[in-house]
Amino acid sequence: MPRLSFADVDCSVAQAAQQVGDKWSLVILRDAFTGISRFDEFARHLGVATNVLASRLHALVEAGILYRRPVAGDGRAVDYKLTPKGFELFPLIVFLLQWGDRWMPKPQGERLAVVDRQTRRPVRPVQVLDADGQALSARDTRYRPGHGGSAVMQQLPTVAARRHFDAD
Amino acid sequence: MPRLSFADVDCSVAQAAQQVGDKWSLVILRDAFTGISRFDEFARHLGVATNVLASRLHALVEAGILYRRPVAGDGRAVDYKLTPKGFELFPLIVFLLQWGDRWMPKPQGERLAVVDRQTRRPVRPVQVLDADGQALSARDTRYRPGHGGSAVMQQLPTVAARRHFDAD
DNA sequence: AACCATGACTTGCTTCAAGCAAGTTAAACC
DNA sequence: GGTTTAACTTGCTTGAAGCAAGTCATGGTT
Repeated sequence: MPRLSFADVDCSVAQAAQQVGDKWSLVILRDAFTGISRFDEFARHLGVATNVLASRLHALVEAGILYRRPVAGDGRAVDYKLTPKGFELFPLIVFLLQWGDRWMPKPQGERLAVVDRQTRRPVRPVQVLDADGQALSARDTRYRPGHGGSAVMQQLPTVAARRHFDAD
Repeated sequence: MPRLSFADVDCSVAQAAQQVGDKWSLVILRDAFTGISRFDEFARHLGVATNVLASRLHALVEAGILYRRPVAGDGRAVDYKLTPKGFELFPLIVFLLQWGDRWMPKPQGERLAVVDRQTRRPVRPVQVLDADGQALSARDTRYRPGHGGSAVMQQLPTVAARRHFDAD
């Protein structure tokens, strides 16, 4: 639970960071994508304190990323599963996995690969693509206010004007 | 600075989350991608306390995501710029921007779009693609230990075995 | 040369969240 | 009906986030 809330800040990145930008939420989501859905499973697998886990799960439910549902047939058990909003965080988790493998490799090499369920072939690196499907780096893009872009975001320097990436 | 370190945990997602998985780091990176590189610029634009900013910048430099370089010609000024490792976080920032826009839209609509610098066309949504370039959802994939995958990760339930996404 | 301004921080203090251990409650199992 | 299991909560301690103010070297101005 962060002190200063970004909730009213008019920037999508900040708002997204507010909801998923913390260590525990990210690993909870990782586990959710591997099929873990029960309080105890999360607790054991993550080694997180149960009060912290409870507060994180509540926050994720509040944010509409997970939903909480009692398990039919067992009055005690509760499932925490991904909503559509949470489900669409898949690229985020895959990206972190790939980036972590690439830049913080362990001696034994790649630890876990995401593969196509049918073909068993690894997925491509998660990238930013242009309208034609060509990969773009940060150098190849600029930011532009959308329709109704706010004053706050328009204060951002435009990338093209500063050419900061080429200026090293 | 998190209490419990994930640094020795054998999971790329956890290790990546350790380095970029917090609110301030993410918005610092967002600003870095828009060309901001100076301590004061970050401080003013983010509204972050300077001691917190200093500790975050140091952590990002420690992690090899930013590098710190005195500005030639001004003995006071220092630039914090993206290293190659940090530069490759671009898809992460773009994804958060898109996901935030999609799931937490503001009345005035899309706030900031990432466009191809040449064509001015918006980039595609960041997705997970298979080897042929087809988009995959979490349902279409499974995780497989890479060469030398560790015991820890092999404890994860396999997605295929549990069919948790279809079991709702 | 003296003065103020700027840039990049650090220090001290307060508040709140993370983390640990233990306890609670209700349902299930035996 | 006693034990186990599942999902938490409570109390307490430690540490990080946040605010305000101060430091210190450089650079620009008169």
